[in-house]
Amino acid sequence: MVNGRTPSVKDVARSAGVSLGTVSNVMNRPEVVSPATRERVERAMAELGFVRNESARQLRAGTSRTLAYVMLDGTNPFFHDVAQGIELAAEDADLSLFICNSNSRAEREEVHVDRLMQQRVQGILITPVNPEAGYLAEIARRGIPVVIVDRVGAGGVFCSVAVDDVLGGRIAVEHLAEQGHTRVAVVGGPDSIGQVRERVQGARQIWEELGLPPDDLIYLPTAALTVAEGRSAGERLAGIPARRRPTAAFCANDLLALGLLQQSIGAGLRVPEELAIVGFDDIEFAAAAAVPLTSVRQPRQELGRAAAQLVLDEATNPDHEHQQLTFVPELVARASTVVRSRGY
Amino acid sequence: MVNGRTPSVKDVARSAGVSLGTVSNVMNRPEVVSPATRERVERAMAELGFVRNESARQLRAGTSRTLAYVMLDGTNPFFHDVAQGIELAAEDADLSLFICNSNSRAEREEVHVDRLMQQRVQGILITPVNPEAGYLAEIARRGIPVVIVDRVGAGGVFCSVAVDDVLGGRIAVEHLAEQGHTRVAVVGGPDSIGQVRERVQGARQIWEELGLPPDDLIYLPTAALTVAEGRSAGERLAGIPARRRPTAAFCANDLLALGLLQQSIGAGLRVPEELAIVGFDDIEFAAAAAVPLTSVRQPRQELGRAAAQLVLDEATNPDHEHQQLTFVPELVARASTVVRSRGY
DNA sequence: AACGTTGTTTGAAATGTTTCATAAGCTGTG
DNA sequence: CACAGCTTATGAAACATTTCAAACAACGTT
Repeated sequence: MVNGRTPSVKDVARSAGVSLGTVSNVMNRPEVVSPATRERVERAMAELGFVRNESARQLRAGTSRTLAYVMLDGTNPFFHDVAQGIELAAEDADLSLFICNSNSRAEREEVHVDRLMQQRVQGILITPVNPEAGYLAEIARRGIPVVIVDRVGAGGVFCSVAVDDVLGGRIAVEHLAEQGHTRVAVVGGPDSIGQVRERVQGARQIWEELGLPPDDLIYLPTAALTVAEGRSAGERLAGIPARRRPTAAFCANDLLALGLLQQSIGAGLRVPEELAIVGFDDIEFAAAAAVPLTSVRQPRQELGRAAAQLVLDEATNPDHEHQQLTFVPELVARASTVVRSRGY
Repeated sequence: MVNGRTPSVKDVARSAGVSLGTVSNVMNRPEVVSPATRERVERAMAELGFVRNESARQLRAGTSRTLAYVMLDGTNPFFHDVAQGIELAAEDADLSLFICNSNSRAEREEVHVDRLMQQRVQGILITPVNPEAGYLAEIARRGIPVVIVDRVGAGGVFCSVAVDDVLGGRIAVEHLAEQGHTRVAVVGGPDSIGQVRERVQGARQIWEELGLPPDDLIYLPTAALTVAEGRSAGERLAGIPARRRPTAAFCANDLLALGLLQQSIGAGLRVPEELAIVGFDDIEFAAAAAVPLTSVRQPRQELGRAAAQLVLDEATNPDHEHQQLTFVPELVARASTVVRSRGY
């Protein structure tokens, strides 16, 4: 430390008896400097406790070393798994990952994105509150790579990585139908969330194709995708007269399903005999529930990893083309829908 | 956009017909510039799509606008709740929060911290793999505010915020003893994790004070604090001959407890009648488990918030004094230990 | 002895802001 | 009209790096 100030390359140069440029070379192109001087410079750095100033580096070099992910809901483990996938890809590319959380608030999201642009991050991965928001396209047009995660971007101005949510809804309900259920509840909401709309839509589609009466697919709206809302849906479900009551429920995500599961068991229902439950996402806690939860699996880490690769391609490859990647979801059948637990 | 390059203050100044300094004033001291010119400058900014370059700002101003949290384990919701608390405090102080994840790997942690120092973040909050690691003290000595979260920092060179883990272990086991259990398993590990050591120590302490035979407190070591390890502990527990088998278990965290709970129920045990279970942390999923989990609550968000406040104080208050804040944990009794569910 | 080659080091310019001392315009006062 | 006192605007310096053309040194070839 040089009299309180944190030491700069200049201090290192003086202390090692070389020029500024040489110190820079030691950091960025060590192969061009002779072993002897390199040694000397490195010793000086260690001695002074030199820490390179990233702001100055970035300002001059014009390139940052960070990626950013703006996640939609920090309370949902699903997004952390996605983030983990991004982190792994970032680590491979020797970049840092800046994780922000919009908590489903559009204003907060915009504040975060704004700051990220000021930081000149290499690219922005985002699960937006509203993928149609014009300002996202605006950013992409400015030349900053943007990848939409878990939603399909509007108008092809950016890359996106998502799972086919309609298909997910289909296979969930098809599975329930196969188990012999003819009255099924669909639990999810609010409607403003695109994922919810599509999953519900998939459920309706297959229900119709199977020739089942539309009135026997009962939609139970929720105010959010949380465990608490799942419990509340359970109470409403219990309130339906036994004759009309569904024997199975498809929940728009696992948090809802876990809430519903808990409420039902607490109320003395046997799962799956009296109520079968399917969730969506297949978060880790799904398998760990007391009655392991059948769920529609999304390749969570894979989603993140793929998104990171797209953003990196866009950032570095001059003839990058925008892509809309769609992954295929997959049903993971567990005890919450299958009566005799086969080998689980 | 100015011929491909992203526009700078200089471009804005030219376009608005004012000097560099005036543009800067519009951004930083709007009150000193006349409404008319301010208007003109702002219009020019919007027109060109100007985005302030944070690197340059930081380089010149010498002060960054970000805080960082290096979390220990991204798969544990506990840390996300802590992060959420930090985020809220950061938002209040108009700072960004940079979240990193060491995944319990010391090398990765060091890489992250190194980068954060290069970024000149205002302060580093960290739940370290090893709180004794010399390099942390080294950083603090350099004048960068460091706050240890969920552990007590060594040697008083930094602030720390933690919960009294020994006390937590005590109240958990005391609760089990009160319920009449006289053979109790303590599930946790690895021993390298300080939190685990102290919780186990608390359990042993109170067991001895209650005058119960040491051999009836059975330690079941685990390789990690995960759901899977909890399940495996459950299998080992089941393998103990019935006469010697514990009737209750205290798990060093909720993930273990959830795994143990699931395994036990799956194996046909009734909880809490045949096996009572207490966890630690009181994560959200604890309450949502099929048999709601009794747990030792840590004030998770509060922990984060307090840590952020300490780091900010250290960063801004010249006569800051290091503090070791300790929060008191609290038992939340639920159905996994209490036979008749009183009002839950 | 002159020359080219190769490997190493240097010095100055450039990056986009903020800051601060100074200048320029006004307005009202003696 | 001169001058003080404001309010606003300006221009240059400073921040810590990287980059790159140019200088230098050492050495073997012709």
